[in-house]
Amino acid sequence: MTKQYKDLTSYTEVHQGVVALAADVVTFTVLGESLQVLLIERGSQPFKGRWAIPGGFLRKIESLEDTARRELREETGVGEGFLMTQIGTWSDPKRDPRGRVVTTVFAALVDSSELKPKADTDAAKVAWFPMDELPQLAFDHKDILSRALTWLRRALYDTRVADALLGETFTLSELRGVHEAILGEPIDKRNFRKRVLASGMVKETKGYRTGAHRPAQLYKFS
Amino acid sequence: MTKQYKDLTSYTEVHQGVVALAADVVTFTVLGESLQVLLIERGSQPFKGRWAIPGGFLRKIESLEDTARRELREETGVGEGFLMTQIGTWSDPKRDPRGRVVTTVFAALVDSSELKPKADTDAAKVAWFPMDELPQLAFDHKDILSRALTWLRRALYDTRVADALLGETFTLSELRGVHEAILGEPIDKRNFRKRVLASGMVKETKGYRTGAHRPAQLYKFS
DNA sequence: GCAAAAGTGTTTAATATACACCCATGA
DNA sequence: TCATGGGTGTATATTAAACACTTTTGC
Repeated sequence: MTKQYKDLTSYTEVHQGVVALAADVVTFTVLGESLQVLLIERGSQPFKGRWAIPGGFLRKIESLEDTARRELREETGVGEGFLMTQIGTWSDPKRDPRGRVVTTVFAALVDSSELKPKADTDAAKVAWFPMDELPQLAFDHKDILSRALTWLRRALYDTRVADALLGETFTLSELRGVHEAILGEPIDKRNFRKRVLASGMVKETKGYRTGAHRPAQLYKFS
Repeated sequence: MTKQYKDLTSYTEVHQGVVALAADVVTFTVLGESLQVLLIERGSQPFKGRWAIPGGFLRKIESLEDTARRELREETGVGEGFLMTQIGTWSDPKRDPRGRVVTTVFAALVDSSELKPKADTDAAKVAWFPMDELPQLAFDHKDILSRALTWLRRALYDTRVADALLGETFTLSELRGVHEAILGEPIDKRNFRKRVLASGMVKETKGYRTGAHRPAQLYKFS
């Protein structure tokens, strides 16, 4: 890995100029029938007034995963029990007009029932947007969101994806709703039930969700 | 992305200490029946005498993709026509004892017939190793290779993977050999042929490969 | 009793797997 | 002529997809 440099001091001589290393967090949740993503409105230039993926800079003694976790907690108040996965690193020298910013992007999945929609602190507005009604985005964040969505759809069949978006127990309709929101298309009720039960990824509980209509049996991930 | 910092200058005040940004390239090729990876022997501490994934540091006006491409060319002499994909970024603060090195890892696939196994320049030994007979590795490179192999196996059904590992034309046995080398298990000859022809990813040419035995028809990617 | 969501099976199509022998060539 | 890799087909199992009506509850 270090053919040209005997140590990191000689590296700094070659590498003039600041490179800032950031972690951005694409936070997804499913609200009703809609896949939503958390964005913040930029209060200053560049891209003032546009919306951006929340993120922050790497600190000296943390990994990028730590940075992302810390950012997510600051933005959403969500502490544990979420799923966080690295999506990729964006490093185009011109992606940030202020200077060199290399960003590693993470996708986080949070259970909407656990959300305390953080008050808009220090002049930064925070809001959820449906993935199919995104506002004007800052930087290359449109591209990043597109890649994050691709990742999410591919990853759907990992048990943990829907697990992270639902509470401890859930009805099969709720689980199907999560899949539909992510894929953006309807799924046959009977085939879905068959598939998900045959896979063994969920097991039934004794509970029922009562509501306006016929009660639905509750399941949990196994 | 920049809630806490008005500009990158204020970032540098917080972010004391050097963070070096590198791109490492896991270069795969298939030689005969074996999946091979390119490694270099470290000539200095730390991990002197162990083998490492080739890589280099990000330069001021290039992207990490550019860095990786440049490194691959320097190590293998391979210029165009290879496949390069980002695998992930490793950022554990303790992963390099010399200081803070964050590495974005790429996987590259090169056609073994195009290789000019670069002479061991400036005291650095370069060698191909079969993935199932790896030497002692430096840093966290064992983990990185493991993840790269996982990526490669998942990505196999993208046409481009085998495309990058073979020449312009190839026999179906050669194509199957690539799949077997990557998956590490035998594949039924007839089923493979059926599947690959039905998928439309290859089409036949008029050429034949003659050798010691019955000539084999040549195919190319479509 | 009616509106609304829960729950339930069968048929058909597509895809994947297992498996063995003859063919064409160079040496 | 023989050793070697090239080339071929069928039967079975598994998986995916299409599709409509009855049940249970709250109001």
